[in-house]
Amino acid sequence: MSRPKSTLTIRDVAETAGVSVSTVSRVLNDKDDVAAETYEKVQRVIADLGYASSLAATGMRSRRTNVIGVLVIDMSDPFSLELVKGVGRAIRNTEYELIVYSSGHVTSNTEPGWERRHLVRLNGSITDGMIVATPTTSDLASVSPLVVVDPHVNGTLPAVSATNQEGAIALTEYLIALGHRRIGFVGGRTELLSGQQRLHGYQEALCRANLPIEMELIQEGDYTPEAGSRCAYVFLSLPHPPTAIFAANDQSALGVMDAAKALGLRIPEDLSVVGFDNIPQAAFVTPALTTVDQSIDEMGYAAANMLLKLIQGESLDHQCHKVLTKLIVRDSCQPLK
Amino acid sequence: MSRPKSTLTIRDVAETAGVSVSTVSRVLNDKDDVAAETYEKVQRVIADLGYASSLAATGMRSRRTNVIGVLVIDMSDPFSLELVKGVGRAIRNTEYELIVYSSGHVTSNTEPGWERRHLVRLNGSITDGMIVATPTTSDLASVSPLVVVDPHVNGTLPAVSATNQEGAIALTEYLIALGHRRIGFVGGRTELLSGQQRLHGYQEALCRANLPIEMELIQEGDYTPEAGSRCAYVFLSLPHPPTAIFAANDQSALGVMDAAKALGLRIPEDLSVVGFDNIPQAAFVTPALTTVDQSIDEMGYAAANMLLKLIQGESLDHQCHKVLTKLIVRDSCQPLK
DNA sequence: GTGAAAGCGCTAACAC
DNA sequence: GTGTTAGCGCTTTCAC
Repeated sequence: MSRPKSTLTIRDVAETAGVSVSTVSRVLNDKDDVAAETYEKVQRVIADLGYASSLAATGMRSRRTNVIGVLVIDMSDPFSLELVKGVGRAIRNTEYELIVYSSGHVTSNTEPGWERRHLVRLNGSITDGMIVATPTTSDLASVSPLVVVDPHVNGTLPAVSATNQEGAIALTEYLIALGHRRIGFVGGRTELLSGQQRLHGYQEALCRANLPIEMELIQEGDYTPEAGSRCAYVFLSLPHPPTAIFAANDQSALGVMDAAKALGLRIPEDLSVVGFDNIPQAAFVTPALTTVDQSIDEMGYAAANMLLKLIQGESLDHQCHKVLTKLIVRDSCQPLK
Repeated sequence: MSRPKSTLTIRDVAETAGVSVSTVSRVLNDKDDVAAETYEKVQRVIADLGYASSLAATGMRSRRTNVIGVLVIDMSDPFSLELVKGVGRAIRNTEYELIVYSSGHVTSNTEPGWERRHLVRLNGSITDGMIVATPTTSDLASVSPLVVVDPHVNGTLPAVSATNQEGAIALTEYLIALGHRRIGFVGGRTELLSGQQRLHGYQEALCRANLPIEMELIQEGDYTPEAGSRCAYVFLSLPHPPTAIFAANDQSALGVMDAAKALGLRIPEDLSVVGFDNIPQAAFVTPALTTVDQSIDEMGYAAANMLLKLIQGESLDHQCHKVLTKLIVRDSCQPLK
């Protein structure tokens, strides 16, 4: 149990054990054509020295590292963290290791195609496969398997998404059933399928109820609290303001609630608020918020399981796994008198 | 903008641009001895082809990758996620990239020294430096800089920890001030400094108040809800049960509250509960819980900044950064009559 | 059953 | 200012 002074290589192990590097490599990779005695000896030296193979070297030379990767745009983003949590859960008790990757360099993240460049850096060398969160380009390709979560468009890649439109319909119909006729919609990221589908769901529900779709009640957002606040201010300064607001996700819903309170409105007495995209913690952050729960954690779990299947050469049951949304009614809404 | 068929190498770029691989390498690494014209041409080819250098190859060959790593035991663990969030925040707008690494293979994680082996696989090749969360061995060494968070012991490595003892004293004294004399202590991971210091703080506060330290009121835990429940059951079936319980972290506190409720106790009427180690979300999960807030997120942020300094060859202000705990009083406690 | 040697994609001397 | 070349640590034929 000596501590590694400088980097320990396979060569050090080989010399200490008195064998060749190829023998050590065979032991490392559990090849069966090694004498039991030699195997034991090498294993002992590995343990003694505290050797572990360099992921970089292994990845470069061989096609298999037993590492799967998750590519996210920002590690401090709640969606990313929740997704990672689900992937971590799926990886548990498997032989796989997990790498989550993101870049701090914001300008490179806002330019289209950042995913592809980061992907190339990892996949096929360090990782055996990757999960890409909210890709904004469909131009993704990779030597190793790929699964996308909440993609840009319905592409050909294996994907995981939620029943966004159905959820948005449920949420809107809930408000309509309460008697609301003017419902403000705070949009999500319009470059993502999820953002588009939630808008469509909202519009679809209005259509079904024979209610007009009014442009002044639809604002573009981006899944942030700031967008929620901004849109809420716009809606609430309208000559004829909405009686309810549908936020495209819980982050935006928080912003909506903040803005409403800042304007002296009480929720739900003066304004009903619902939100999509609920992550477990948000249920507590906004305990009063009626939401459609999308279970991002479950999306990560599903994506990881799809990826593991692909890596192991199995075929997928569904090319696109749909995570079901479910309406969670709390006391943030009130029947309209 | 063609899509990469198979893996694109520096060689492909060189051939397409009609230059040598070393020229491409020079462009990639922004060396200044490249003709402006050549530089332009190569950059264009790189963009056209959508080339990005293999992290594995770069890491193996050069000492610098601009990637920092975080090593955690489990990606689905709340502590890890919260820590990652802080690191992500610190990395933002820097040129660094971030890799979070964990292994799903549980047996390898429970055996001592897992950190060292995982560390070796990444550091000095793929990453320029690493942050290790809750290492359970002090036998860590690495060619590249290392920062530990909530370590095993007070070692020589640059570290980030919280004012655990002070926090535990504050929390215990708060209960004592309310008149509580029998306070159950649900311990944390005793192999971590944080677990030991919280216990010491609890004992210290009792000492200062001239209260006896009773072994039947101290149970070992491990920062899980299950441990909290288990300990609570033990305490509450005592002939002379405690009137308050101090849980070593919020996860355990949740377990304590569950157990108490299952036994038909009301909180805080029948039992006062306090907890340490509050993560922001937990404040909402247990809105009724009086806690000491340790801001794990802030620990990650501090650790990342220390690591960046080390990588850039700057010296540290403090070898061990202390994140301050602060008492957050809510309604989970009641004065003892 | 084991060793020697080629080479993965890249960088850093060293030539020119 | 640019090309040639020797490895980084590892896996994998191919000999023996």
